[in-house]
Amino acid sequence: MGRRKVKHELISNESVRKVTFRKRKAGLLKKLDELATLCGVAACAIIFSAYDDQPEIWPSPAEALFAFEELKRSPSRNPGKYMVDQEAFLTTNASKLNQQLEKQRRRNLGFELELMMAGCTEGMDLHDLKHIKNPSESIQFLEEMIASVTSEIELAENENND
Amino acid sequence: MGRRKVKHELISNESVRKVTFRKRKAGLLKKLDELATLCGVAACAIIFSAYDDQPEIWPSPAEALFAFEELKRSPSRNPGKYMVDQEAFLTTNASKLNQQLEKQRRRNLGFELELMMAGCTEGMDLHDLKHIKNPSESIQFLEEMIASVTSEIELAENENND
DNA sequence: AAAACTATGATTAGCAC
DNA sequence: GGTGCTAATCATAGTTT
Repeated sequence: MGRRKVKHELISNESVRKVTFRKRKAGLLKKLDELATLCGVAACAIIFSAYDDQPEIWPSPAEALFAFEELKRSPSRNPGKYMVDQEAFLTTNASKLNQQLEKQRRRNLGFELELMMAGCTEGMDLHDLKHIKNPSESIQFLEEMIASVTSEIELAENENND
Repeated sequence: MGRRKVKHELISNESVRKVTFRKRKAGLLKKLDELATLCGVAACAIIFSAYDDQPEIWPSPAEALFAFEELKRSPSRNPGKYMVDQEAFLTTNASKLNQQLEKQRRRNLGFELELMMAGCTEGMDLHDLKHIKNPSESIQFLEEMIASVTSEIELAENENND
């Protein structure tokens, strides 16, 4: 999409590759934001690279959760604006989605493995599953996050009722 | 990128929104594929919508894992071609990434919650954490997947050595 | 080596079927 | 409802600062 057509293969020149990465990453995240906003869907992307010292995660887990709660509650906050539309979107296929929960959780577990592989490029044995068998510490973090998000939601609701 | 400029907000017309979603989702996944290939990075996207009965996950967890192993091994399979480049990429920041593993696992756990929220839009209580506290079934699936991927890798190596 | 520019290829909004 | 088209906008490869 520039002065020339580019072959679908690793860019050999390192500095060109780095510049291309920054440009395209920004473009991709913009597109993802547009897709989520225009179409009212939840979307997430994670990009690992040696160029960034942190993996790029969009949006952050906490933001994603809060945004999702926002979307679920938005009809009552913006009366008249897309109300029917939003409610129709949210109730469609709800039971079907419930049935798919287990399938999704399996995929996610596979995804967790992918995360770990990316994080442990050199040092990790493919057969070593000790890390994912003991998620108890993370549960505490999760509960804290939920408490934080919940209080934010309650705060917003109280403001609305005043 | 069309006949008109579009406002950054939910598309109110449902059929237009659906068409836009399909078009843009395809475009986004293509971009993600290009970013991963051109820049040699691991990237992943997940998109939830009522339009697809399954969440769109790119690439699949198994493919992602295998692709990562491929990348790690590619220097010896493609002698001379980007060898130094690839190895430099893979060894850079390896220890830093290792230190970040726990942080990544926390983020991922948050992400798992997001998955569940998306799957249980209507029925799930925000405080109900029973599901994520019992991941034992998924572990079995994970081990099966790893065994499958490992055998594929070994097969490929044996073919190389013959 | 990062930021700005710009020519050009890629994406897609609205329409036609 | 989907698929295909094409005008119009967008993203970005190569270039310049």
